[in-house]
Amino acid sequence: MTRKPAKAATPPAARANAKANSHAGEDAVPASSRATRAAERRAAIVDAAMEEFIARGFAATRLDDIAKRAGVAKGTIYLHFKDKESMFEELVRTVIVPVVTRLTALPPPAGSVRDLVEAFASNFLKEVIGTRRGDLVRLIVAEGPRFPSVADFYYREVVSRGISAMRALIELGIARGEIRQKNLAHYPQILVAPAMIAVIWQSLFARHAPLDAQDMLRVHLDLIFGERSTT
Amino acid sequence: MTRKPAKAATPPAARANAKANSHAGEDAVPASSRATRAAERRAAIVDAAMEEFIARGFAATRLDDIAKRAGVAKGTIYLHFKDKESMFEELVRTVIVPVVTRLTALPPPAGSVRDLVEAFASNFLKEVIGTRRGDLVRLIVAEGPRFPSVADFYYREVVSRGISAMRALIELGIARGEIRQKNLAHYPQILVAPAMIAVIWQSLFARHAPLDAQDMLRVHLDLIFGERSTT
Amino acid sequence: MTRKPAKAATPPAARANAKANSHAGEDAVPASSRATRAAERRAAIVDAAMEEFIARGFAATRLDDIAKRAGVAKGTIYLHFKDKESMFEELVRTVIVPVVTRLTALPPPAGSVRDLVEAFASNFLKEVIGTRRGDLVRLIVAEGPRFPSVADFYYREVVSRGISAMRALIELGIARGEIRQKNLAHYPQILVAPAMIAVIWQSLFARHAPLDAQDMLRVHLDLIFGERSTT
Amino acid sequence: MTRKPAKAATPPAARANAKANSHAGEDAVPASSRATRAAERRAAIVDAAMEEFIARGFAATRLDDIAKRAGVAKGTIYLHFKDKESMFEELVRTVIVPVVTRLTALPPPAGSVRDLVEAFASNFLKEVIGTRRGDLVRLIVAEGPRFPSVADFYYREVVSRGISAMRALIELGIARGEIRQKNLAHYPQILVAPAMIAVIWQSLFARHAPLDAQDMLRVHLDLIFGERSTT
DNA sequence: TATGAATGAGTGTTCATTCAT
DNA sequence: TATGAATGAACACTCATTCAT
Repeated sequence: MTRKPAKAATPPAARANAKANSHAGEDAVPASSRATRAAERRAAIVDAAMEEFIARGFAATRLDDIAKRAGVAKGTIYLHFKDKESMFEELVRTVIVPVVTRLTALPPPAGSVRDLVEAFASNFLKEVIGTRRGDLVRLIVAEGPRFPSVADFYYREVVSRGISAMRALIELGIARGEIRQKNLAHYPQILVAPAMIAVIWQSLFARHAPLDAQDMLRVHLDLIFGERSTT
Repeated sequence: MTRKPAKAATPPAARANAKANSHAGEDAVPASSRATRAAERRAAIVDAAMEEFIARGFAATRLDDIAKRAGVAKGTIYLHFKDKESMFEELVRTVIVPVVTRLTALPPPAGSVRDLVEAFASNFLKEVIGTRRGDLVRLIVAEGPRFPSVADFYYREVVSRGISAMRALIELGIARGEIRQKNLAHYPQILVAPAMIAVIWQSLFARHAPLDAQDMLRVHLDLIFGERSTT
Repeated sequence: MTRKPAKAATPPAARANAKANSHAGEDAVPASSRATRAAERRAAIVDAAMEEFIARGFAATRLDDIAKRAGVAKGTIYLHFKDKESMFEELVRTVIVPVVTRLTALPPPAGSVRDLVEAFASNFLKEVIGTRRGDLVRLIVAEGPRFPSVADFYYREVVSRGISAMRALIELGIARGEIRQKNLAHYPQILVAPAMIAVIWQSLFARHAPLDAQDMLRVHLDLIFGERSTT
Repeated sequence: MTRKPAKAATPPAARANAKANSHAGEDAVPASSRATRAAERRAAIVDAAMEEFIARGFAATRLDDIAKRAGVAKGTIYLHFKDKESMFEELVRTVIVPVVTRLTALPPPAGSVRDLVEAFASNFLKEVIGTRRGDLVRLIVAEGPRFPSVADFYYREVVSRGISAMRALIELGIARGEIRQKNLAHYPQILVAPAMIAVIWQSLFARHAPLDAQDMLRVHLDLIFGERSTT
């Protein structure tokens, strides 16, 4: 087990500038008030922490590395988070919430149920599978047992909501005659299972055998809704 | 985050006895040769290590706790394993191999493909889901990225084999007309996905909402093979 | 070992008001000039620092707590003191000097030597024993070895002067026949010893066993001057 | 404030040898069993810790320095003590108890009360004043408020016992007519005050003005018992 | 002048690994 | 072979001090 902060996608210094610049076209830090700066720093810490936690897991991540990657001093982390544990917990919340928000902002329920589900899957594909957010899911699976509060939060905010939404869709599909298998409504997990598998696969086995997640999800939907005649 | 070695499957007391005996009968090791004793110790260490690694993850597990749980001295571990990392790696091999062996020892290919798959699923249910072995799968998902060699091993010995076997079954099912959906053969992952989800669910969310894995798998097979006429 | 700033004599709220006011009345500082304000701030810092140093000792005291208690920002302390060490040193001077001044302002040398000594003891009782100043003495005893300059200062300004004054009184008492024991003049420490013990006792053991310092000092003086016939 | 481990009276290496040698005249470590070695190490740690705590106080003492001075690794300290605080507390107990034992082993109560008191004072002079033990008393005065358990222990084991013993002696003296001042029995502190002052003086002001503690105590006893006719 | 966010050296504590017994 | 005391590198967290505002 080597111990390098791993390649930072964006070097700290560069990123500070990037952030500052993103506000104004100047070189100075004109438009950023005290509060803004603080928020930026916090965001930088959250980003860095996510990278490191994903790469090494909670216990093996060093705050030193997070600080270095975020381009702040070690002490600065403690201005934003009580300790390593609560940083991890808040981090998960911070990152998960907007994803959930975006995913649950379903497109207008026009068209067939299959269209709805496909829209959702497409969103999921873009927003989660193969992204940092996907890795975060794997991280939660990994650390869940040691962070009951995280597992609870994840179950409450993501899993149970997702299950409910899926069940609603399935029932709609059954009512409309798009789905034959009535029992499916009891196990919405079946509907999402391949998507979850895709997430984990990309994290673990992408380099052994790439997986065309989009196509796989299509095949799975064919299984549930019947193969599309045209397409 | 608490820090207790958790209930030891084999109480340390056992070890006290062992000691006492070796003392009483001079040097004699009645029913077990030197080599056997060594193998027993190694097995005890492997068991203890698995418990601890599953409960805390690699980085957070203390060798002290493993030793205590195994009923050996800390130094003894180093007589069997080079270091913590290789212990983890060997441990995974040691535990995974017999499971794979047992799972791949499929019953004679009599009967329908669905029967074959169901036999397999039933085995998997009994041997993996909700067991220590299931937790081990979660552990591999968790630690995989930090242990490429483990991920490699797991992919080679379990995943790729499993995928191949599933693909063969699917193709057989298609050939025999039991499975309609031809594309399924491209993504055997779909066949296993609910089983994997069940494994993870039991590890993480069983206490939030219990999952009847067996029934879920049945529904899933209905989806693939069509609902059973009689049941 | 707990870590609470302890009850602040002057609540931080005071400071909020101060701020609010300075805001309301533009820049005006009604009843106190700039310089006065600065002096007040300095005094607040000294008071707060004394409380904290007495409660925790030099090393364990946090400037943060001093600032909070004084109702100023941490940086403000550095406008008045070079660093923590010199703050401690100046603090001792600042607090000690007026006490010495008041104590040495002996009442007119009328009456017997015993009356003089009693007046002095009475003063000491009121000004030192069981007060913050008494705790400061204990603090000096505690930190003396690590702050030679403080020990030096204390010896020079308090101890040696006190010893001289006591010796003078003793010699006067011997000359006037009030004190029998001639050798006492060699060890004026004996005269003050019970007073010092009282100071320390109140700091450390008051809650185990209260001590009537006044009565003890009276008994001690009886020992030196002989018991009072009347009274 | 400089930060040097201060001069170790006996350098670590030398001392380990000395200890080992004290057992046999050889160079090896023949006579020291595992347990003996452990006890020696613990003693070395206690000694080193006492030096450092006395020199710097609790908070400012670094475990690194204690370890270095004791000639052990930092981790070794934690084999003997739970943490810094309990090390300090146990240290005080460890050092105080034998002193109390020796001091309370009074010589046979033959002769006058004054003889008894003088014997006691002489013991105290030899065992405490101007020794490490004396410094320890100052340390307790210094840290008492932050270590209630230490203050409690000290009060219980040393102060209250000492006060009782002194009171008994005083009452005996009064009964035998050696002591005139009856009230003295209410304040045995007066009897010990100069001894305590001597302890503190040696710690703080010895270099400013040396104090002949023995002579001072003699003068003080003269005050209480009357001057000795012959001397 | 006053602030308090930011810094980073410093320290108590843990724990994988070694090795004398 | 087995032990567990000893080691010391590593790491989370603190806090005196600085400095942009």
